Amino acid sequence: MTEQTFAERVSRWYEENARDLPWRKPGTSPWAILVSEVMLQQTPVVRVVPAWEAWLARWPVPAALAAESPADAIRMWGRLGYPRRAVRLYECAVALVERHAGEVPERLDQLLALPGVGTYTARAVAAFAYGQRHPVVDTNVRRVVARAVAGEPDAGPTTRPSDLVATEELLPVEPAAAALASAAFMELGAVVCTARSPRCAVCPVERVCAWRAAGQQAPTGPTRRPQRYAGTDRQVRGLLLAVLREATGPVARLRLDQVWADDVQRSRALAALVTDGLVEPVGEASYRLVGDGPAHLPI
DNA sequence: TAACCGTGGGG
DNA sequence: TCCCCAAGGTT
Repeated sequence: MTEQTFAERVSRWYEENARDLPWRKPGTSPWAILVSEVMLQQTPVVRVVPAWEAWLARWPVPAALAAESPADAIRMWGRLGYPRRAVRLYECAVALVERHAGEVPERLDQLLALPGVGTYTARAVAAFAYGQRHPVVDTNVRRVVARAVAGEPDAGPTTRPSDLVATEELLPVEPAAAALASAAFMELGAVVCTARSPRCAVCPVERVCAWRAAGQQAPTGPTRRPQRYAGTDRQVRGLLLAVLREATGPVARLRLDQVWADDVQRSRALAALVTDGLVEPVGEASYRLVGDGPAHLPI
């Protein structure tokens, strides 16, 4: 009996222990999978689940979202964070209708050309929606590979081409098995090989883990630069957007002025929201979410 | 490339 | 309490 490969070990564990996440149900559409991947960018699974279900119930196909406005997308996004992703998803729906007959393309280069779709998301859709063989490298996979294969306590701060190569080398040849292995690597990193308190006692590759073998040296420090929030423009943007999200239609500038005392910073944040396509001025002294008005009349 | 882009929960 | 972290992308 030949020894199991790393991918086989993790895949077998995955088949027995995978979380029951709704977008993993057989028959989930490529669009639904794309939506899940965008929502999961920097937002924890538990908060994505209900938002994903509501989003797909309202917009089951790209054309349904494309027919509405960025404002609708921003409201539906709720408090998932980084609301630019909602606008990108709207733009994505428009692009799918205009360029791909309302479908999610299968080709990696076409996926990469979509708004808000980068190295990770494009490969995740190609693998999980279409069963293609691509390295799907997110923060979990980088950590798993860094530890189990390279013997390092943590991955580097950013995804590099070498990360894709290292992961690709672990994938089975057969595409469906490769896609399964990618999901399994991610799951292992999310549930067992976590950043702070890895649960090595229940790890399926504990006995072949290079990090374990090397004495499991502790992580040296934060993987990424510390992200402050309190007092930053990001906090002010969040406060402004929360007001606009709750409102229906335009909000007076005077009302927005009350969310933050510092005039300079508040104005800068509001201007940035306009630049980023989240907010637009209405008349002389009001603002609204982009497109937050009566639907366009047919020409 | 490093900084920027929200929000909330857990240790 | 505070800090870290979470299926990244864009500039």
